[in-house]
Amino acid sequence: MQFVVIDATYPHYYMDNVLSNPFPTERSPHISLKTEPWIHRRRPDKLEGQLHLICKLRHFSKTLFLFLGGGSFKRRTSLFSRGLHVGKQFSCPSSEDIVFRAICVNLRHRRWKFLEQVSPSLTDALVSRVVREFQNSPQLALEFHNWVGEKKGFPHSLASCCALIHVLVKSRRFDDAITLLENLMHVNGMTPLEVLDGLEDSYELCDSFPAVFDTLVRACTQCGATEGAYAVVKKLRMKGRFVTIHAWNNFFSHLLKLNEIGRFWNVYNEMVSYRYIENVNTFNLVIYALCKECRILEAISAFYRMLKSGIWPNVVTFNMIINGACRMGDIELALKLVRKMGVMSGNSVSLNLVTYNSIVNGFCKIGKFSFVEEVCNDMVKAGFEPDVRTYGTLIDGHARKGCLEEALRLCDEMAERGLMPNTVVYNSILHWFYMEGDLEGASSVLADMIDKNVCPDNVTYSTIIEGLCRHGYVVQAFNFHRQVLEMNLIEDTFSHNILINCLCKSNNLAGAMQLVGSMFIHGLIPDLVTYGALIDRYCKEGQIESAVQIYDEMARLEEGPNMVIYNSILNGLCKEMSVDVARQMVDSLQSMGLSDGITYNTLINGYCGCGNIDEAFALFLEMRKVGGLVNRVTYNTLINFLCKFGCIQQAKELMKRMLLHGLVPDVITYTMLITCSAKNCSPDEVIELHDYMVLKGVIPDRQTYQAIVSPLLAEENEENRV
DNA sequence: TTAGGGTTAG
Repeated sequence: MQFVVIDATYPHYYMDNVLSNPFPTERSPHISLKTEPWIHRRRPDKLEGQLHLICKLRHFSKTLFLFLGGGSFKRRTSLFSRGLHVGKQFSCPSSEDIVFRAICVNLRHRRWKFLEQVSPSLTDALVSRVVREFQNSPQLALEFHNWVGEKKGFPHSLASCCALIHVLVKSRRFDDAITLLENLMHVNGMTPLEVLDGLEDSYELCDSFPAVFDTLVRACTQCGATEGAYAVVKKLRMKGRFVTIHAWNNFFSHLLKLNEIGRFWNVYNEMVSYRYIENVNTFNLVIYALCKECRILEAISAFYRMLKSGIWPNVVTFNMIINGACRMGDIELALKLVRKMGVMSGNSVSLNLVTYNSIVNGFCKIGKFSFVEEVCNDMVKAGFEPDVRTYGTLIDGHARKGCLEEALRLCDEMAERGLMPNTVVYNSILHWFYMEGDLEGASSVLADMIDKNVCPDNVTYSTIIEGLCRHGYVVQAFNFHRQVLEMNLIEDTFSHNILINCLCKSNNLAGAMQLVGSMFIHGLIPDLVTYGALIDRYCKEGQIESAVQIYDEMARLEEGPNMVIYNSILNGLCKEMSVDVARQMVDSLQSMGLSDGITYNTLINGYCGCGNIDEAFALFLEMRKVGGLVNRVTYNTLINFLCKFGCIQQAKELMKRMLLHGLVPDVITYTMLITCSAKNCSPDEVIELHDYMVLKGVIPDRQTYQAIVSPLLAEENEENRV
């Protein structure tokens, strides 16, 4: 049985407490209502004035004395006691208690004017206590905390912030809690572990939930504190506390966004070793990681493992695999998954806009625009209107194919539909204008972007820098880069990498190394692309030792080499006439499952370079046996070699085999064969070769055609006329 | 938690 226990020394507090909050709170469970009509009638009218007085005097002990000695006190005590049982013991409240209670009463009614008066007496402990008191009114707790910090310039302590974070998390106001946590780390300069200590110190007192630690991990990943997030997880584990699977998922997702896939697998295996139960998000992230690594079949295996674990897939699961397949160019697989989505999910999942956009992107990237149209029609029929992303994909697809006019028409169309082109759309158009060599067009795109208040981003800057370098405006590119760098607008490595590559291409390795230094100065860590460009140049210069030095430096910074770097080194070995060493390297790479089409092509090129045609063709056969490795570059390398040695018949035969394998020769094949046949064959044979290739769908190289074929055709026409 | 744009190798 509960009683209304009124501390006789503070009738005003209990009166107000009961009146404004008739239900007992967790913090004051000993107070409950028994005789409310009586209390209502007995509420003294002048209590607010008395409290006002207390605050004004500030000297609480004296005030307390005066108050206790007040003439009406004894009478009231006797009146109060009539309807009450008295609790077992009373303790004399401290001056802090008085202020605390006064704040609570007035805060509940948002009497900020009163709180202004009490503010000089605020202490860290008091603020934390008030925040905890209002755990069931998180909005008030937050308003009070903000008021303390903003209006009064009272510096928040870690303890009061943590108290509020606990309150916010308990009421599921995660975004507010994250904002506070981010402020602690960014504004107050605290480390995630210091914040963790603060949260742990107040955990029991605030009767908090483990979700508070998950929120800290989320705050860390959200503000880019990757190491901090991991340190929090580790420290909690050491102390026997655990973050939930949600926090792990958040950390995994963060790693994948950073493209740190190697680390993702390490941390994932660590989590599995702790015997966490994975949920659908965890499986989705595993599938996402596999797709990022182009391990689509393993992603599908993970999907079945997920079903076996009794976890049901959702549309995100499918979209990740479908998009992965599309990005790899395996549109057939993507479409198969789309068709089987229903069966594979027990008819619980159907396509959404993301699925359609992925398929549209897949078809755009392989240039199949008739299918793109079909997909878009299906999409609208299914009730999904194209969004900015759909248009962005279509615009980039058409521009990539060389149809900038169509891309610009689509820009107009999307604007007419009320969808404004964003930075991504502008960047794409800008990039393809530069690729087409239309620098004026690129400038007008930039002018339009500024005119329409579309904010440029790091992609815009690197596109401009690359565009300028590509067309020989290297000085302008460097000047522009310097300007944006001085304005602290550069946040990623792209623009530095582009300039480093530009310097490497012009064999200015000293300049490239200087730029690497500039990266460090600006807080940018050189990445695999940076090292790749340097290693490639050193290899091409025959300075294998310097390349190895860079490689070691890269390994020291814990960056594992990728296929680009392996292939650059391989190319360096081939150029150094160390083809045997190169072959050994390929064997080692193969044994580690690390070889791709470019590895083989590089080695074939190496064999051709040293005249070892037998080995080159043996490798070609090996590639065909493995399957999926032979491409246009393989044929072009071999055709180039045959042409150099005047073996035009064999070169033509190889071109025909290329066609038989479904590979259409490109401008390089055309140029090599026409140039070689012009030297070794009759004019009729050259024209015949040209006609044959054009009939087979080869697009002739304009310069070669004008220089060789066109004059021969003119001659032939002349002869016919004679 | 998933979809569009920019950098390195043959």
